[in-house]
Amino acid sequence: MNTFSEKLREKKLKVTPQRLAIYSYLANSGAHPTVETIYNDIRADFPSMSIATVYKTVAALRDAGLVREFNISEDSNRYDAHMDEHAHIICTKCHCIEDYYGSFDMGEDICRMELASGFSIESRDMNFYGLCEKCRDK
Amino acid sequence: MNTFSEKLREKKLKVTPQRLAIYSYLANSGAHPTVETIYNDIRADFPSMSIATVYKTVAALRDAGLVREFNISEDSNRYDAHMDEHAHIICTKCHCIEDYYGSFDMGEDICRMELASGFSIESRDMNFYGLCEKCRDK
DNA sequence: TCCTAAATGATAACAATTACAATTTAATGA
DNA sequence: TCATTAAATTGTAATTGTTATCATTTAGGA
Repeated sequence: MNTFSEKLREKKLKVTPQRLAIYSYLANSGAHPTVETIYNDIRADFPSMSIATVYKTVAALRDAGLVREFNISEDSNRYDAHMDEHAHIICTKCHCIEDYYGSFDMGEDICRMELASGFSIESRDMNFYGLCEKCRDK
Repeated sequence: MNTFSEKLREKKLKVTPQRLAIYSYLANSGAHPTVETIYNDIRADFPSMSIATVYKTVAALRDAGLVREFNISEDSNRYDAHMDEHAHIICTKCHCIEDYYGSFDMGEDICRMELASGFSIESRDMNFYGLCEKCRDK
């Protein structure tokens, strides 16, 4: 129940070289790449792969809960295989994205929000915007 | 410096009937509409308006800081003229969006994050996902 | 090894958005 | 008030990101 292949089987998804390559690429990347980027970077090792496969794979993995899909008001979606809850910090100048795994002390606030809204909250996306160190120094 | 027209002038944007209509529609809507929806709803009162104008207007207003653009992993962007900081609560079943204006007690957490990341945080997007009251009752 | 459903690859179709060029209009100042 | 000019609007074409289609290939089980 631990390896990626096992997780695929658990979800009744076949284990294919393409899926392994895409997931491995995502898992080793901290860059939150787009489909285009994934495709270009994997092409070298995998010249036969179609970009359609990349689209279908990230969608399948997203539906299986193995990757996270998000969009920061850009043209295309970004993907992230790091599923522990974490926030994204996005530079408004160079558009780099940094992960932040620290916790936020907002349990009570969420209770209040659930009470006020009638929703039962299951997950959240937290995106922070500002200038990264490099851009600020310029 | 208070009315929408004054804000436009301040940003060196011309005051046009189309801009007034689109902003007024957004300001009076709690629905976080897409360009398509804005266009369709305004068409009745404004048959000559082009959808290209709606696209350009929301982009101009977004750049001027008068509306907020966001995307919740759907096909098209959504727009919101309510600029006070607030969170969005999104139903994972019916995809309705509710605003939450309550505050979150995370000042210290953000300081810690700025320290750890080197970013200077200026704004944030908080999206919560769950089931709305209606969908949960079914 | 064979069988079958699922996955892949190539490409066409589609939908959201942007670019373009001609026309109209808001704002400025004489 | 009118003329001027830069900006905005329109309608449409082009572009881009994504999905659908379908023929071919392949993974996984019998």
